Amino acid sequence: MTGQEEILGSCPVDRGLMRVGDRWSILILRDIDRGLTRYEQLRTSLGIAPNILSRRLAALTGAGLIAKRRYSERPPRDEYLLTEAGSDFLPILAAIGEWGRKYNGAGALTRQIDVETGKPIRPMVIDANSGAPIGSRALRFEYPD
Amino acid sequence: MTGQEEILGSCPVDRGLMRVGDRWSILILRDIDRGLTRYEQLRTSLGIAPNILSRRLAALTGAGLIAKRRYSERPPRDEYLLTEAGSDFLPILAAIGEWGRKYNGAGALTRQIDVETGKPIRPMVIDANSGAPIGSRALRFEYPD
DNA sequence: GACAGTCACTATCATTTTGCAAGCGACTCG
DNA sequence: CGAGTCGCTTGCAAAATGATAGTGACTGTC
Repeated sequence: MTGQEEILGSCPVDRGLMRVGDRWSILILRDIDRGLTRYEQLRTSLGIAPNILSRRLAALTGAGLIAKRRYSERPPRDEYLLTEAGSDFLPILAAIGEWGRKYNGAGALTRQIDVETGKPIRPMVIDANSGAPIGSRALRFEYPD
Repeated sequence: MTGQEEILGSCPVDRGLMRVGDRWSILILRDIDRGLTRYEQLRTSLGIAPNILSRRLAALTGAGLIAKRRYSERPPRDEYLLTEAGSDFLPILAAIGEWGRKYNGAGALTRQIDVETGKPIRPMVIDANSGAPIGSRALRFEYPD
């Protein structure tokens, strides 16, 4: 996956996965969100090979999820920050994490705490129209054409 | 990714991705949800090579997201159905789809319609504790140890 | 009962992607 | 000047993926 061209189907899930459909990309987004924005931080945190990290960062940049920003001119140093599209993906990470906790949650796990209430969050996907959790009501697929 | 052993970290996102962290797996779940439960249906719908499909199905089965069920003894025919863990992953698919629609949504796309209201769903991740959308409030990471 | 056809695969092999290890350029600090 | 850090690139081996062909268990049809 170069993060570039691909034949576009009519499935929005596919469209989403085109841009973040691999494991490293998602873990990179997670780490950037945790504040690990620099190359070396990402590399050591993820234990990823440098060439792979470079490629993933380039792909994510090309896909518009992250952007490179120079935070120091001398010495020249860059960091990677989430774009709006990248930030918008974070709730999905939270949902994946919740699922991982439920089905593979042995041992102590990292949590995200709501700063205001001090309580751990419990991410859940709902339909903004009905307010009902996705999965609780019957759905039907509607195809274009 | 064999879907089998891997060193467990403390990150629930990682735990989740261990089991579904590749593109085909996710698209397979989507298709099974759409009712394409049989090998040939999946193969033609996805345009995936048969060996790859077999491997993915085995991995998803091993990871407990789908289960093989014989729906005909003679001729011997199997289908793949979502387990509870697999069904529980579907809301995440919906969220990914919504993101894909927003950021890569050119052209006509498939939608999911709430059968009861007849309106397209708008998936959104909220914190079940506060009711607030994830992303709208400050969060802090809490690490074990 | 021989023969084409479907379904659900497996086997083989080329291509692609991933990953390890080493190195490199631009600097800073001592 | 020399060692050290950061942010990479290059070269090569290993692993995963994908195209193609083939196989076994049937069914349904002359």
